[in-house]
Amino acid sequence: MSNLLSNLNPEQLKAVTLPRVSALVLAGAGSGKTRVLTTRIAHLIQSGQASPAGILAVTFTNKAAREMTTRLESMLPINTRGMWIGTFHGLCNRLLRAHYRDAILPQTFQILDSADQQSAVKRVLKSMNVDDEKFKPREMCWFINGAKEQGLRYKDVEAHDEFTRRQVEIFQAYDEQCQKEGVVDFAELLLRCYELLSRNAPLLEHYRDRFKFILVDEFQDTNKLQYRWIRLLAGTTGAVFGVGDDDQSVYGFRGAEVGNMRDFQHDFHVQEVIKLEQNYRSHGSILDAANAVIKHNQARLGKNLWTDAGKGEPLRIFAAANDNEEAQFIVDEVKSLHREGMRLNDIALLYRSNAQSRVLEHSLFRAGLSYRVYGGLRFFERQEVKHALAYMRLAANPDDDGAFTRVVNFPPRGIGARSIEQLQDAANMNRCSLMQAAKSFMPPGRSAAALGTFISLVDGLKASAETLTLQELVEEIVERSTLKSHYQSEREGAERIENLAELTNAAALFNEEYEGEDKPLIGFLTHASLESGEHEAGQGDDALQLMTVHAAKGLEFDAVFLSGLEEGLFPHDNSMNQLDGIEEERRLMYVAITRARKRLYLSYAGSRMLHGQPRYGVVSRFVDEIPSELCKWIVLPERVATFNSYSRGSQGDFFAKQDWGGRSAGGYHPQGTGYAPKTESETVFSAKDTISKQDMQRARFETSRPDAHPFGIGQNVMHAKFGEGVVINFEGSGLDARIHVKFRDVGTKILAMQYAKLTAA
DNA sequence: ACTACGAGACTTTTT
DNA sequence: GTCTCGTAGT
Repeated sequence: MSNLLSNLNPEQLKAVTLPRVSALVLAGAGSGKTRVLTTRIAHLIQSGQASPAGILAVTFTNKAAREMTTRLESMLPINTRGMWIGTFHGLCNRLLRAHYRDAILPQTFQILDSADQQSAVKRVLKSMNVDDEKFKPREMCWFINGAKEQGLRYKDVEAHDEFTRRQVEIFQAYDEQCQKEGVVDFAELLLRCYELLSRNAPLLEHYRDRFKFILVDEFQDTNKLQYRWIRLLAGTTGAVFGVGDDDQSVYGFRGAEVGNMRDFQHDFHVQEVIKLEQNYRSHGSILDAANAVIKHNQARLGKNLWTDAGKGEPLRIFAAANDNEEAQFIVDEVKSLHREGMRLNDIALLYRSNAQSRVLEHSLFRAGLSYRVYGGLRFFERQEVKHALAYMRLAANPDDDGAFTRVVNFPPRGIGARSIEQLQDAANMNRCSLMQAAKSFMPPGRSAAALGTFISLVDGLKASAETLTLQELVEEIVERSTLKSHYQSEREGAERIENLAELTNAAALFNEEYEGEDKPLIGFLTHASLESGEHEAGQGDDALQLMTVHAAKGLEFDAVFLSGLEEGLFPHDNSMNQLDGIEEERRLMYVAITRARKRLYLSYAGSRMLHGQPRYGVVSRFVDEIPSELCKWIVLPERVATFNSYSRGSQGDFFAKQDWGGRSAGGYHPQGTGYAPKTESETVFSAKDTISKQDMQRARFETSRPDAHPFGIGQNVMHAKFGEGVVINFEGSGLDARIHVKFRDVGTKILAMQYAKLTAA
C-alpha cells in the first residue's frame, strides 16, 4: 500500500486518501489529475474500503476512460472488465441495455450519432411538410439537444413565440419517430437513463446502494443533465469525488456549465476544496505566462500553478507579415528542432479553428515534413463505413428507417426519389416502417424489381447475421451489397475499399475483445456509434501533430507552436457577443499555453487568407497579457535593420532568426530534462533585448511594403499551381500590391503580392 | 435516375 | 480555398 501512495505530494496524498465524503479537487493543468483519480480508486480497493463493483468512475471521452482503466490495471492485479469506468454515454448505455424494458426501449435499440440525428430530423421535417430552409436541420438538432441536455422534454420547453412553438412540435415528432424506429440520440441516452432511474425507486435504490464511491473527471465540463444524473445516483448518502479545473472550461458552447463546480460544493456539502497547484509539466516561464493570462478572468475559483523545474527558456514570439510567412517560420523552426534531436511526435502545432490548418499543411507538405492532423473525419463517420454499418443495422433491425433510406439506393440500383417518396407515403398511411411498406405495399412500377432485389438482399443479410461471425458478416455485406464493386469502379475508391477492409478488421478485433457477448452485432454497432473511432492509423511513425486548441486539451508536448494569435481569430469574433465569451477564449488560451513542456512559440500574421478573402489582423490581446520579460521576439534576418531603426536607446536589438534556437548554444537533450540553456544562450536571451509593442506594430507595417519583395520585371518565377512564368508588371502598393506574371502554360495572371507563393526561378 | 456545375457557408466538439 | 447542397441538364 505504501508503494501506491509513495511519490505523491501532500495535496495529492490528501485527495487520494480522503475518507468517504464528497470532495472537490481543483486540479490545475499538469498537476497529476489522472494520477490522483486512479490512485484513489486503487487505494479504495486495496484498503478494503470499496470493492471494484462499488465504484463508479465517469469521464467525458473514451480515451480518458481507457487511460484510467489501463493505469488502474498496472497498479492493482485486478480485472477491470466488469468495473463501471466509462463515459457518461457509455455508462448510460450500459444501464439502458440492462433495463431496456423499464426504459421502454427495444432490446436492439441503436444509437444515432450527430450525422444520423440530422438526417433523422430531415425526415421528420419532410413528413411534416416543414420548410427546411426556415427550420434548418442543424439548428433543430441544436434546439433538441440543448433542451435534452437541460433535462427538458418537448412538453417542458417554454414557447413564447410562434417559431419556438413550431420547433417544439418538430421536437415532439422527432422523438416519436425515434421511439417508433427504436433509436436514441446521444442526449437521449442520458435523459432516458436519468428518467429510468428517477421513475423507478427500487432500481435507483439498488444502484445507490451499490455505488458507494462515485468519481467524476473533468467536472467543469458537465452539463446540467449530467450534473443532475450524478446527484440522482449519489442521493443524500453518496460520496462524490469531483475533479476539475474551472480555468480549463472551454466547452460552454456545447452546454458545459462551470457553475456546476460551485453548485457541487453547495449541494454536496463539500467541506474542503483540495487544490493541486504544483505543475509537473511545464517550465517556469511557460507557467508564469499562463498564470498571467488567466489572471485577467473575473470568475474564477482561484488557483496559481507553480513548478520547481526552473524558469527554462523564454517564450518565442514571431510576427509574420502574412500567413504563408508564419507557416514558413514554423517549418524552419520545426526542422531545426528536429535536427537537434526532438522527435516530431513531441511537437504540436495548434490553432484556434480548423480552417487555419490548410496553409500550415501546405507549407509542411512542401517542406517534406511528415505531420498528422487530428479531428478530421473519424473512422466510423466515413461515408463508406456508414453505408456498410447501415446494412448491418438493417440486418439487426429491418425497421430502422434511417438505415433504410441511407442504403436503399446505394450503391445505385434504380430506386429514385419518386419511389422513395411513394414508400414514405405508404409507410405513413399504414403506420409502419419503410421496410414493411416496401414488402406489403410495394407500388407497382419500374422500380418494383429493384426494390425486390434490395429486400431479398437485406433478408439474406438478416439470415446470415444469425449464423456468421461478425467478421464474415461484414465481408458478406461488402460483397453482396455491391459496395465493393461500386467503389472499385470509382476513381478515388481505393481508399474507401481499404476502409471497408479495415471495418472487417475492426469487427474481428471486436469479436476477440468481447468474446462470448450474446449479441455481438448489437454490441459492435453500439461500439461504432459510441466510439466513433480513435483508430489512430500510423500512430507509430514520427509525425508533427496538428490540431485545434480544443483537441489538444489533456495532451502535452515538448514544444508547442501556437499560431494565428490575432484579434478576431483568437479570441474568435463569434465569441465576443457571447456571454462569458472572452473569458472562455482566455481559458482556451490558458489551455494552449499549458500544453507546452519546454518550449512555446507564439505567432501571428499581419494578414491572412480567410474564406478566400484577405483579412488584416492585429495581435491578439492575449499576447499583450503575457509579461514581456517572459518573451523574446524573433525577426527574420533581413528585417533586423528595419526593426532596430525603431528601437532607440535602451530598447536594444531584435534578434535575427539565425541567432536563435539554441542551435549551438544550449540544445535539446532527448533523455535529459530537455532544453538546458547554457551560458552562451543566456547571453542571447538577456533582458535588454526587448522592444516596445508600438515599435513592433510599426515595424511590421514597414516590412509588409511591396518594395521588400525580391522580384523585378523580366524575372523568371515559379508558382505552385501555374508553373513557370515571367514577371511583366507591378500594380498598387502597400498590402494591396499586385504582380502581373505571364505564365508559360496558363497565360497572364494578376496575383496579390502577399499571397502569390512565387519563388525565383 | 443520375451527373455536373454553381451558389453559399464557414468556431470550437465528444458522445 | 473547399465542402455541401440544390438545381438543371443528359
